[in-house]
Amino acid sequence: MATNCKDYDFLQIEPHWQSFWEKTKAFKAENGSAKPKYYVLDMFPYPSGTGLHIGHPEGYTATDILARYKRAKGFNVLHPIGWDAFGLPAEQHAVKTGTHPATNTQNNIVNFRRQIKSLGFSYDWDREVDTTDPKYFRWTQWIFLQLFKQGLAYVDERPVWWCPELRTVLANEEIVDGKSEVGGFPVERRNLRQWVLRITAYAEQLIDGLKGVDWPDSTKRMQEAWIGRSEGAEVHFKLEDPKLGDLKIFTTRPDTLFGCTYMVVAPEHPLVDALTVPEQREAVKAYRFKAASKSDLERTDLAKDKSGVFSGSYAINPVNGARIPVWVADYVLMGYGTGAIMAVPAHDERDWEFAQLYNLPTPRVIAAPDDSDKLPYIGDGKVINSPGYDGLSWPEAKKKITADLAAKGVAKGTVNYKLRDWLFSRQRYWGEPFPIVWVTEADYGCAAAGRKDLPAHPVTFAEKGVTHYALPLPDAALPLVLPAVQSYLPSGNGESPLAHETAWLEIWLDTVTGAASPASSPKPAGENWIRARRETNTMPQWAGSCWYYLRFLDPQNSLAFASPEALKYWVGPDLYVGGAEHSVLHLLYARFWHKVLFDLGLVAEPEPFKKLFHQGIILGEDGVKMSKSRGNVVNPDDIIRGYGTDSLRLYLMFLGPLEAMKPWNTKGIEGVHRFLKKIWRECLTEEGTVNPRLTATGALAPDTEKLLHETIKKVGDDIEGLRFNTAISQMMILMNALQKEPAVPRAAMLDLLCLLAPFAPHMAEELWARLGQNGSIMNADWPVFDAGKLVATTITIVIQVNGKHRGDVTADAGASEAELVQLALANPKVAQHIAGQPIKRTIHVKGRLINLLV
RNA sequence: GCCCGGGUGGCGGAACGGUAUACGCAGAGCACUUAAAAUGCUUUUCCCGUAAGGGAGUGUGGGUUCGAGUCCCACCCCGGGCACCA
Repeated sequence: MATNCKDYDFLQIEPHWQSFWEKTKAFKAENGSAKPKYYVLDMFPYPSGTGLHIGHPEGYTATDILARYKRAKGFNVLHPIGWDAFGLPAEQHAVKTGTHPATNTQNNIVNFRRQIKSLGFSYDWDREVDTTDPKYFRWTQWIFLQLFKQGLAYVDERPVWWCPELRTVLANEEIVDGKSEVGGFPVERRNLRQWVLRITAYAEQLIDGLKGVDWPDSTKRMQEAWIGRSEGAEVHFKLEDPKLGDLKIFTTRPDTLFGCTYMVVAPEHPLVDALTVPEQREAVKAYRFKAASKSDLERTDLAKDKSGVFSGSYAINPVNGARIPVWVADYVLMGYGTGAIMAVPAHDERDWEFAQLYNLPTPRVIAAPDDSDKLPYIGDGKVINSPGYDGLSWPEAKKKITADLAAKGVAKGTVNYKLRDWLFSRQRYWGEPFPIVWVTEADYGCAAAGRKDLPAHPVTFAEKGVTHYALPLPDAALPLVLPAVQSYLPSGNGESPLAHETAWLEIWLDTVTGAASPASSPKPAGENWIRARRETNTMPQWAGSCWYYLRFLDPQNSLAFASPEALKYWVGPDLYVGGAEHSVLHLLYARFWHKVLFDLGLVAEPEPFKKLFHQGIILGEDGVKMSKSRGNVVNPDDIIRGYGTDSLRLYLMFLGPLEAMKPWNTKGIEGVHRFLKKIWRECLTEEGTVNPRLTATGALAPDTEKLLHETIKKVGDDIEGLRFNTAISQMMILMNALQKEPAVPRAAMLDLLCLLAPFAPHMAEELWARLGQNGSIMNADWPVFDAGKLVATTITIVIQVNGKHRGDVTADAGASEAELVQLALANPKVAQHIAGQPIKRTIHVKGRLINLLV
């Protein structure tokens, strides 16, 4: 079964075993097996045109080691892979070349699959998924419909980047220095009709759920900050002109209300026009215009320079009746809170800066504990200058003021989130089409009559005085596939290229069967046909990756995204490994979808990813991020050709802690490659026959025997703890010791091969077979260490005098403290440092050291 | 500015509060070889010393402790993320 190469010919060995695994389906995961299950998941890659980056095999090797280790420990392991294949680059390629993005995507997938297979990962290839496959995205569309039916999807005008020159919407990453990446044309914000998902409805659950998961703290904190929960109050300020009604603000510090000397509304605030008095009209108009034309970049550049303009109107402070001016300023954002604030310059840095600039009063209402009078003061303290509340701590005052104002009906305690609803549509071709059509109110009414699964409130959109109703396609119409198009260029009016495909777009729809017929042909016979226009937006790339971990459980299922049995058996990933760049978006979106599915009773657990780990970035040899432009990119194909996959895998893991950011070093791979060659030579002679040093019987020297058992223990522990670098160095230590033995029992070498197998599986298979073992090493049990062998009979004890290392003694493991002290005193160097002084105290750390204090 | 990580030999990095620098790379020397490669052996934190030995040493300064790379306080530097969030 093995090859018969004489020396370590990895170019022959590795493909040999890869095809062996493939033929025997060695890594097939069984749904419903009686064995305990273990599901270890990688973040599936976007198959880019440039091929695999060295960072991919880093994380993938880590999970592969775990998968192989768990199999050896008797688990039924699910270790799958697939392709997150919708996305911008394929679309850009299509625009440039005119070839269908699917063609380009499939080419890239073929290349990625070849590269990943050449790394020998133990994926169950029968479960491969591709988000662009209609059999897959049928369920992406289906899940979207569940959200839609729950009232979690709606349509709204949202600003996007628009390039007038290219007549297209641009993604953030297509804009460089405020210009379009292609052509360098100016871009502007423009409102377009967009699908939005109500992720904010899950804000509280998304924060709560973080408590129970085993994730890096930094990632949890990042998500928490992103959701940005803050408790405060919504306070209504009466405007002086009663016609204008109230100005609502959100504040986290109602305790500072007496310090409020002015108010600010965002330039986009709907009340700005009404608030502006005639004398200020010109100034406000100019200011709004300026603010609107600012790009995000300019805004952040100007972060420190506050600016604003007085509206001319006044509001009344509800706590003391004070008349305070209302300003318009762009340091207040329409997207957070109510788009208006009460300004308390004495206790807020931004308000302070603004008040200094425009000479607004800054009365102090919180005293510093040290009585310092420095302003602005942000810290804790007692409330002052606030009649009725003086002397309270600020949290007490916050509660009391909110309650008092609430009693008057002008405030209520509220919770605010930074999290915004998720903009879920793209004006692109290469994405999942929305399974939605737009119909008239009357047709919606007819279609809805018999259905109980529509949202409580219809999703509508008004355009040129006509209200369109969003009608979901029946399940029978899924998947809704992309039509062929003449051009991948956007329509020019902000819609996707799909807007040109009239025959696909404008249809007669049978609302029961989902059948469609072009609107240009006569209306088909039958009761359920209505006139409809398809949605031209497509879903963002995130959609497919929001639930792929569930599809792996049952990837061929055509009746459900996964069967209840499969969901019950596997539940979800036990370990999820991927880059920290997904700390927020992907991991938050997927959690959101999962929670919706959980609320619908479709999945068993409220959180999708129990345990998460981020692999670090591998830097170029120059210590800088790898990039084409720097020419420091390492191509895995080259390394495999030069050293083999086993060496590459071993080196990636040996480089340093998995989570650390670490530079690549081509010289370094020599080290692990030598280690593998050393094992080869220990097993086989130059003729490729079994090395006579390996004996059928016989024992190792006691120290080496102990080291073997220590190594079995440490490698297992380290794999479980994802500390692969130290596992490898331990195997190197064992190998160095075996090499120095006069002879090595075959059994000991086989144990080492089993330990090595998850790391360097091809070599392990080859040597396992060449040493005469039957079957694949993948079916061998993980070695068991003998705890009794870990205990040393003699130990070396460090002797310290006054905490300084002065020598060491070898003693019987059971030696008492008194015996050890005797031995220590007998040591000439120790005696020299004690110099006859009396010993005041002895500290004995069992098995480690004796510290003598004189 | 805020929030996270980090600062250990020439380099990547080890080190339950208990011998700092495991393992690997790189360097030096030796053996094998006609030679080279490969391989094996020895050696390499710094300072003083021929040596034996002694002293210093984990970014800086303090502290806790019999004992600190590890715990606490302050500071410096590097990396990453977020940023007018009321």
